[in-house]
Amino acid sequence: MGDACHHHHDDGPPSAEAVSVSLAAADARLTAEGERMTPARLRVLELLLAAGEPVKAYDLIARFGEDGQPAKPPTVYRALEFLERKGLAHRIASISAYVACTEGGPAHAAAFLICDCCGATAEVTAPLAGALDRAAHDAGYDIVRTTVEAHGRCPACRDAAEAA
Amino acid sequence: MGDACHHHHDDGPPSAEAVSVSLAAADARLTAEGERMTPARLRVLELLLAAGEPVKAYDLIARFGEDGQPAKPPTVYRALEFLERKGLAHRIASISAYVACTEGGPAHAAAFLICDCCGATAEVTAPLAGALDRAAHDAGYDIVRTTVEAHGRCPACRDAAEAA
DNA sequence: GCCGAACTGTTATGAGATAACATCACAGAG
DNA sequence: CTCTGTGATGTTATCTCATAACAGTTCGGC
Ligand SMILES: [Zn+2]
Ligand SMILES: [Zn+2]
Ligand SMILES: [Zn+2]
Ligand SMILES: [Zn+2]
Repeated sequence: MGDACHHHHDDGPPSAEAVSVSLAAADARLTAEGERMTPARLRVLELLLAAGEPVKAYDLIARFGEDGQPAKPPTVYRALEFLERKGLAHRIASISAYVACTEGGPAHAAAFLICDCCGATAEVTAPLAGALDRAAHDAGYDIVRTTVEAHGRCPACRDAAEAA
Repeated sequence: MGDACHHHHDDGPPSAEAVSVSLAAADARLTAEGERMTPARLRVLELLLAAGEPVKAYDLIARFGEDGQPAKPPTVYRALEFLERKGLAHRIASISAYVACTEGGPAHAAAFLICDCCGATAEVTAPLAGALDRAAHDAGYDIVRTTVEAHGRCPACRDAAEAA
């Protein structure tokens, strides 16, 4: 996923158990809300959780079938739309990728720190909601949703670059 | 460009003279800096300035030739890359569109307020660099560039909605 | 004039996303 | 229990967005 250096000093993708737990929790929560957590939706969420980092839609499509059979694009895009609507996943527009939400809870404003070197991302809770809302109010805009994505280098890649 | 209502209560695209003036200023500035403001780059900037709102790349491609002849995609994408690098234009990732910079000056962090109804956008000068940089620093990230895009309704569309 | 770097032209293709329509599952009404 | 409407899926095709690759050109510096 990186372009300059391609370290994969992952904090490690989550363990299978951790994925199961998150998946079950999401399933329980949304089912309780009267939503239908269908197999396709669960599968896409499972793939996102297991990746632990942003994933391209067509990678999800390729990995969808347990047996290696790809899904049809609309299957995955529909699931992503649902997950995003429910706050379980986010689209990262600047890299056209999708990531499981690490904050849980219902739909919310999110901001991302993205390493251009290794692809690692960190979701941070809207650090600029205040400033942005103020700017929007001054301009007379009503804001519904925000895209906040900061690109740069994660700590590991920064250290690796300094060492060189 | 809107999807719900498609008002085009433009603040009016800039007058031809205003476009010429901006274009000449950009030309003079970059030429003074030793950059090559070639016909293709000037033409794309002219189209962006004349639009006065975000434009899709393939719309630029279609409008490129004075006589209605479209350009080849790389021609326009290369010009856009140059203009963005020089701070004369911005890519708005959440809508895959490009817009002339309204702040002038060299490359800079920008933030946008985007009306989902009519497509109007306002570029606001990052009052957010502070908050975001702080969050990034806390997480150990070095930030190089940011994407900040707020979606909602412009004043005109909000008023129109309230009247209904 | 020669050279290298930057820019352009052109062809082709890769990557991302959605339209359209038929079909299916399911909960609530009658 | 069956009808019925809404939401979810399956499937095909297509559309939009963006770039790879390579040949040819321009232009300033030597
Ligand atoms: Zn989140
Ligand atoms: Zn990194
Ligand atoms: Zn700007
Ligand atoms: Zn509007």
